[in-house]
Amino acid sequence: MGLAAKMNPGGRKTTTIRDVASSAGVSVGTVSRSLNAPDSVRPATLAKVRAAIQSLGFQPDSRAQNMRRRNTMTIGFIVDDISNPLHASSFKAADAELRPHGYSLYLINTNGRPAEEASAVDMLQYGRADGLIMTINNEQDPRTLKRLAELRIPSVLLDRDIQLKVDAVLTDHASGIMQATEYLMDLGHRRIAIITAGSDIRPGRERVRGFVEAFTRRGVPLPTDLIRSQSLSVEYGLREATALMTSPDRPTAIIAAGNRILVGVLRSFQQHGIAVPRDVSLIGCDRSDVAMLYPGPITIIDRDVDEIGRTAAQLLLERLGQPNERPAQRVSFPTRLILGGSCAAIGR
Amino acid sequence: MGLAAKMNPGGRKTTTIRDVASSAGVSVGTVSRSLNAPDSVRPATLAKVRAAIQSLGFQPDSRAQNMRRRNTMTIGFIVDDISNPLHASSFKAADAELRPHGYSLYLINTNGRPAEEASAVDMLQYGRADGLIMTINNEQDPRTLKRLAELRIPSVLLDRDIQLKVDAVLTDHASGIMQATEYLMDLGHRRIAIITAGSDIRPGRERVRGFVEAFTRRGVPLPTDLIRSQSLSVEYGLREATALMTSPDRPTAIIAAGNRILVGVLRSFQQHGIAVPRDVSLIGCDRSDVAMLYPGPITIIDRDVDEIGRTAAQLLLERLGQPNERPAQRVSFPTRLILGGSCAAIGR
DNA sequence: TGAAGTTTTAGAAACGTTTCCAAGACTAAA
DNA sequence: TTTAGTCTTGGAAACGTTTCTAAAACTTCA
Repeated sequence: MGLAAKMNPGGRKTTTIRDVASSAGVSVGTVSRSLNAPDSVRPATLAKVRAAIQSLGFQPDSRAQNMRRRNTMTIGFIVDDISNPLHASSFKAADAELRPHGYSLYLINTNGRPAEEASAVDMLQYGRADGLIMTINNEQDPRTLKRLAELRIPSVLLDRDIQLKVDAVLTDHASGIMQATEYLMDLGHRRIAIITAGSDIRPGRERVRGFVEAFTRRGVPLPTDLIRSQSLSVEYGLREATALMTSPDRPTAIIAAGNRILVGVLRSFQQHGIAVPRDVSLIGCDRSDVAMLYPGPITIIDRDVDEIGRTAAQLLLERLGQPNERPAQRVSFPTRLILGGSCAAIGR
Repeated sequence: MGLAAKMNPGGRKTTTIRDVASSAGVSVGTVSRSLNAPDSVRPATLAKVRAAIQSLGFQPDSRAQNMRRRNTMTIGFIVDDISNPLHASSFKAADAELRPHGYSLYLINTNGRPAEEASAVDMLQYGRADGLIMTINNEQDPRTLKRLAELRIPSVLLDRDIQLKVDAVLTDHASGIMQATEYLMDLGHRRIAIITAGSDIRPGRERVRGFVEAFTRRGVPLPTDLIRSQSLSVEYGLREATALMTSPDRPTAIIAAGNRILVGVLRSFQQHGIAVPRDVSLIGCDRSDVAMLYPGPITIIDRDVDEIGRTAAQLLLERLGQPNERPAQRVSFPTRLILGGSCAAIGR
C-alpha cells in the first residue's frame, strides 16, 4: 500500500483526504463531497469512499477546514472569572444553545485585566472565532473599546452597556434593587447600606440608581454614607461590610448587590460573629449555593442567568446567519425578589 | 492604491500578508520573517514592513497559521461541569501556567455525557488543540477509552485512572477519608456514613477504600449499610442524605465525599430541619464558599486544587516540548483535614 | 440507437500563511 | 578592484481542505 502518509509530531501517521482518494480510487473532490454533501455522490461511489475512510481511520483536519471555509464554528466567550458561578451558568446555557448549531464555545478567562481582555479579543477575532460573547470589565477602558469598535466578527455583551452599536443582554438591576430596598423599608429599616460595583459598569450604575430611586419615592432621606459602590469582588464586600458594621452609626440592613460581594460580606460576618438577621438584615444577589444553603436562607434578588446566556447565543446566531446590518439589539430581563429568612422587622 | 483587498462576511476588507508585501515593496517571505524572526531582516526593511503593517492594520490570520504551522497553540480542557468550582479553579490554574508559554485553553463542558465527551476529544484532536487536559466521567466508557488509546496529541487526566499510558494528576483520597473517619471515631462516632462517587471513577474507589481501611485499622465493624457510593451529583447527595437521616438506625456522622454531594446533603438538611452538628456531624470535601461560610464552618478534607491544575499544565508542557516517548507519569497530591465546627463528640 | 438532458466525477485553483532554496546584495580581506 | 564569504531577500512550494469548471457518465425519450 503506497500510502503517502507522513508522521505527525506524536510519531503517528497523518492521513489526508488524498490518501483516502487514492485508496478509494476516486478524486479528492469526490471524497470531500462524500463528506459534506453525500447526496451529490452516487451510492456506489459513496460506499467505496466510506470504506476507505473507515479503513484508514481518516478524520478531516479542522485547521485546513477552517482555513478554506473561512470560519471556525467557534464562539469566543470572554469573562473575568469563570469560577464565578454566574458566568459558569451563562456559559453553559450559551453552550447548550449553540452546540446544536454546530458551534463550540472558546472560553477565555481574563482575570479582569484590561490587557488580557484586549489580547483575548484580538486573538479571537483574527481567525479563531466567528463570534464573541463577553462581559467586559470596564466599560470605559480605551483598549477594549477600540477593539470592539473595529471588531471583524459579531458580538454580544453580557450585562454591559457601551456607546457602540453592539447587541447586549441586560438585567433590570434598578428595579430589582428598588424592590429590595422598599421591602426593607416596609420592615422598618431606614439605615440601609448597599455594596456594589463601581459606576464603570452598568450593574453598578443601575443598582445605585434603583437604590436612590427607592428613597426618593418613599420620601426618606438617602443615607449617602451607606452607599459603597466600587467593585464586585469578594475582597471589597469583606472590607466594606466590616467597615459598615464597625462604624458607630451602623446600618440595620445591607444589600450585598453582587454574588461575590455576598461571599465577602458573609466572610466578614463570620469573622466578627455577626448573626443574620439578629444583628443585621441581609439581601444578596443571584441564586447561588451559598445564598440558598446559608441557614435562613438568604433573601435574594434573583434573575434567570440561563435565559441570559441563551439569549446572547440566539442574538449571535441571528447575526451569524445573516451578517447584513441589523440594528443593534438590547434585550433586558427582569429580576425578582425571593424571600428567605435573612431580613427581620425592626421597631420604629 | 491597488490593494488586493477582499470583503469578509462582515463587509470589511481582509488584509493579507500579500497586501503588506506589495505596500512595503518587499516579498511575502520578508513580511513573514519580519513578524516571526525580526532579527533576520535588515533594520531598514523591517521599518518599511512595520510601517505598512501599521497603516494597513494587518494582523495575521490564525487559521492560516494553524494550517501551515501544524499547531494551534491551544489546549483542550474537558470537564463535565464548569460550574463546579473545583473545575473552575483547576482551569484557571492551568490557564495561568500555560498562557506565558503562548497557549490558550479551549474549554469543553460535556455535561457528563459520554457521547459529548467522545466528540469533544475528536473535535479537539483533529486540528483544534495541541494537547488535552481532562476529567473523564467514567473510566470504563469504551467510547472515550478507545479515543484516548488512539490519541494523536498528548494529554493529562485529572483525578482519573485508566489502564493506558497517560499522564495523570491524582489526589490521595484514601488517606484523606481515612483520616476523616478516624477523626470521627475519636469523637466517639461508630455509625458513620459516607456518600461518594461510584467505583467507575478513581475518587469513588479510593474514598471507599480509605473508609474501609479506617474501620479495619481500628478493629471496628464496618457499617456496610452506610456506604453510599454511586455518584458525585447534588441530587445523589440530597437523596442519600435524606434516606440516611430518615432511616430507623440513622448515622451519627456523615462524610459528604464530593463538593457537589455536600451541597445536596446540606439541601436535604435544610428541607428536614436537621442542624449540624446538633443532629448529625458532617465532614465535606474541598474548600468551597458553601463549606467555609456555612456557620461552623464545615470540617473539610481539603486539597490544593490550584496545584493540581498547575501540575497538569506542566506535565503537558513537558510533552509538548519534547514529544518523544517519556514514560507516563502519575503525580499524586495529599489532602489535609481542616477542622471546622461541624463535628460533635458523642457519648459512648 | 441516438440525441438531449441530467447527474456525477476528475482535476485544478484557491484559502493565507511559513519555509525552503537559490539568487542577490552586501562586507571584509587580499 | 577583485574574491570569498556572509547576510538578506525574492519567489515558489507546501500545509489539507473546499469549490469551481468542464468533461465524462449516465438517463430518458423518441
